Amino acid sequence: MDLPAALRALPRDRPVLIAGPTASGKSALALALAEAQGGVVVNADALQVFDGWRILTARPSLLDEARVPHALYGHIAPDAAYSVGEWVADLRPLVGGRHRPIITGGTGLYLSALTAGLATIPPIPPKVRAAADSLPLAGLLAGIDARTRSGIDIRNRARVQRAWEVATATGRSLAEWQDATPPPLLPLADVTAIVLAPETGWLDSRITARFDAMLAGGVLDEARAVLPRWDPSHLSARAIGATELIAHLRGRLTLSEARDATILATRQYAKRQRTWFRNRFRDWHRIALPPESPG
RNA sequence: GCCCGGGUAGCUCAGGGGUAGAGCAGUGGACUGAAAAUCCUCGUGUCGGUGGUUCGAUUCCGCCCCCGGGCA
Repeated sequence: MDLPAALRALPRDRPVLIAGPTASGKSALALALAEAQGGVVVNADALQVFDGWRILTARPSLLDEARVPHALYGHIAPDAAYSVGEWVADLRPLVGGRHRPIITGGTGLYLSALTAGLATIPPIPPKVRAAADSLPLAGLLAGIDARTRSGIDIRNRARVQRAWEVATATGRSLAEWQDATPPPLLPLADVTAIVLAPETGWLDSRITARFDAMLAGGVLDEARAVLPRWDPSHLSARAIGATELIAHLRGRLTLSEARDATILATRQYAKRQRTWFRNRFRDWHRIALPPESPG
């Protein structure tokens, strides 16, 4: 792909961050940039870190990976746990290394943790997680201090449970941990931060076309390979379309139904991404898509 | 052609003489370790058309149009 004019004159020594909703063309842009200027393409996507659903999660192809160095793609086993904290830790050695990192992905939380910092909270022991899983919302709320509670959406179980787990596992409140957040690994001022801003209808078409290309490219074979060890509780099972494709292989959905459901879920995901980027990445350099055709 | 159902929000449908809701879709938003996750907000649309009854019709009646199904 051609490099947008605005990017040709980028300083070559600074790390680059490329955000954008799913199917907006981040990977292709990162690849083009790495080929033009050098650098290592680093994944900032919560699902592409897992081995297994390579086609479904739209990871760069083997061919792409042969052209320029790539990092943090598929380096986690499909049944393993993972989190933002581990991702930031995995990324640390790549910053200031031989190759300038071109960090690209659609997980807003990951990119925000990078540029805004992340509290250094220790991992939650499985026992605490299990205890939390079995508590009702009210029970979790009862174990959270007032200050933390006022800072989270108490109707959102995921938020409440996280706060409870941190308090229970560490003896220190989530709010206190966050007060002690260290400086970010890559402050916005030290990077070139780009966010792709595609027009919705254009992106929707690309989402559909991309899933059809996945079907043509063997995503059903990929699903068949996963089927024997399929476990919906694995984080890697959250790849959009995984549940749908497995359901199809088990005869619970027609291929057409699985396709429609996957495309719909992908559009909804893209909308959430747009909201995050629009409101949290205001200071990033925006590239509107599709590009205006010359002439 | 006749008989029965239906025609209400983008879709599927509920409702019913005082100008209308639900689910889904969509929108906007939140989000510091499960984030491709999780959660919150937002519902005016010639109630198919047209005449009539009525203080008032989307609701009742007539006719017409369209979509199912049945009978010929």
